[in-house]
Amino acid sequence: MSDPVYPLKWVWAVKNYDLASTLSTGQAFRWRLTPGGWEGVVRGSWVRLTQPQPDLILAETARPFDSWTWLADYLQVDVDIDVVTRRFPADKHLAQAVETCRGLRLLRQDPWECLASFILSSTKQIVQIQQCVELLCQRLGEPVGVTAGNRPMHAFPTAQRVALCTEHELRECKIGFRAPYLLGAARRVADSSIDLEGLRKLPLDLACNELISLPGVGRKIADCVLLFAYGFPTAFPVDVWIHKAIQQLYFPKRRAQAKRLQRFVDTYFGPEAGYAQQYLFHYMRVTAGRSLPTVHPNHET
DNA sequence: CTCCAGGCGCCTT
DNA sequence: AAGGCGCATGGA
Repeated sequence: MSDPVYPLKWVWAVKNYDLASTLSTGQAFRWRLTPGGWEGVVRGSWVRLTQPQPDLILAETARPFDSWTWLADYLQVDVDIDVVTRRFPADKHLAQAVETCRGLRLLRQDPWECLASFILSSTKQIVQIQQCVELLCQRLGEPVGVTAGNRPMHAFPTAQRVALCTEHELRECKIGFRAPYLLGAARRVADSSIDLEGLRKLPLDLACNELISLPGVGRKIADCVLLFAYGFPTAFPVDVWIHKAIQQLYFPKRRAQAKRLQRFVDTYFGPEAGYAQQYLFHYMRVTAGRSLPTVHPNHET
């Protein structure tokens, strides 16, 4: 047998990249830690990622690729995180967050998968979101090739596929009252009444308004998609954790009204506000002591 | 057993 | 404009 023409493995040299925290902090929901590494599906392809040493990220796929830019883009391996964090406002809270969460990155996800996942996220814990997303993929996603001995996996279902479902079918994925929201959003995407690719060319506020026009999408979920999928650098999702962080760290004396708090985050954090948000979010969660990823056995769920 | 979770939509003031 | 409430489901 001869070697494949194109490689099944690829490696990047990285600096200040913490793969584990990046994949497990609730920006993407399909990564699972197995004894062999982090397994997930990116752009319809199965991937296993490991970080054998701090300055290397190793990728393994089930089929060969002649170009790996799709994965380099997803992982944002070319971002110099020190340049990013140096543009944060110089305050002790952010400095502490950067110190505590060194190597945390933002991914660059598929817009539909990101949008649909965060529509499912409201009043759910991250573990539950992961379970619902996985169920959705198993029931509606196309099977993807995996390497021998690994459990079968499915792509994230397309908007077109979700749009064909009944609300009842979606509720069987345990998404509860979010089912009509997901279905409505999928139909808007499937019938082209919203153009997710077209949002890349819009200014932030217009893209935000487009997303908010979808059912089940408010300011917070829109900002998540703008940051995690489109890479708008100043999108700043304000969820309960961030709200608590801003309140405690920046308004310790008095209770900040929602309007004032929104104005603060829109002006204070500067050109890399999105990264600042991610550092504060993760910092709050690790100091509150919850989100430690656990090894998942490499067979039945 | 209760409580609450990376919110949103709708209904009151 | 701003605040309260219900919504499914299942961890903690």
